[in-house]
Amino acid sequence: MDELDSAILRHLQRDARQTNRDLARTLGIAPSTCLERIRVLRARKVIRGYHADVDPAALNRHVQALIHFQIRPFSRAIIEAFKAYAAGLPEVSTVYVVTGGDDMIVHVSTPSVDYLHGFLMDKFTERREVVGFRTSVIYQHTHNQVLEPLTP
Amino acid sequence: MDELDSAILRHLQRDARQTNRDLARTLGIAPSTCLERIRVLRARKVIRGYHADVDPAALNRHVQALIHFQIRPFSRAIIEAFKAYAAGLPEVSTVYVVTGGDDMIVHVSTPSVDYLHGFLMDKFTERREVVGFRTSVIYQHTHNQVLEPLTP
DNA sequence: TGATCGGCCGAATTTAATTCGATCTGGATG
DNA sequence: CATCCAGATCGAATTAAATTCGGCCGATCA
Repeated sequence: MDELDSAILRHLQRDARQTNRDLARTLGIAPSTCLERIRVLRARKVIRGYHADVDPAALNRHVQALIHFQIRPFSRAIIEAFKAYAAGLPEVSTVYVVTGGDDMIVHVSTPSVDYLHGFLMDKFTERREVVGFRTSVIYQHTHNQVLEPLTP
Repeated sequence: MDELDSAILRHLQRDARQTNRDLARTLGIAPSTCLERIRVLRARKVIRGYHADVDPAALNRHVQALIHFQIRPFSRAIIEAFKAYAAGLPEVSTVYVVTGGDDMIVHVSTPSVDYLHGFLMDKFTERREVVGFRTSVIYQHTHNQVLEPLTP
């Protein structure tokens, strides 16, 4: 992980579909060198994949929310099961298992507020391990696509 | 946005670097047709970009957390300013502006718990608009890379 | 100093992206 | 019901990129 690797990661986080030639030219190295570096980064699982970023609105997901769950009893099996259940719902994009007042925070995106309400009622209120949840509707969210290495 | 567009989005969300030829063959269409569909999806901003997914641990980000902020006074200008400030910090990957008990939720990733503590003390406690914040350390998080269109 | 190794380079080859004219399809219209 | 039209699709030809691989360079160590 030298400066060249960092630069490659920086550029591929920003635009994963630029050609290897362009990237190599930007970095001032040969295309074959660049290709080999990327191959190693993938083999080492530093690069986990390449994903298209799709506008949620185009997928009829106009309302997003964070749902804060309290789960009881708090055991590994229960947490794992609930996490798997939530992650399998098509409305759910991210599941966080966390410390603090809540046990799990789930990011969902739905067509409308009505849909969100029905979704929460149908999918979560009946589950025994859910002793409570709170909904935070998301007004805005900004995502930092490019993460730099941090120095300790 | 017919079924073919949805299929293209599904495949590009999963793997944005498969070749156009492979994608076309998977979908049973000509490469030129597939290319044109993708061109239109990009022009319509349905596809917003392509990003490499990099392992945070490889960037020395071993500890992640969600920070829940309460901001006062609660005005557009204050919220916007704080959002811009938070989003500009390299440790921050996502900023959510939300309804509910908290005003903003910020996803951060840092090298260690010590770093996280110092970061929070240095970057947030001194800001006047921050009247309080709570930290939820993230034990696990699963991300659903492929979002399907929802029917209302 | 000389040997060795790992990484880098660049030319050659293979493969893919892109372009564009021809063809097809489905819907509107007389 | 036949015709027309517009938009989408196709496939061959061209352009450009990915990939391979043998050789070179520079750092390291005996």
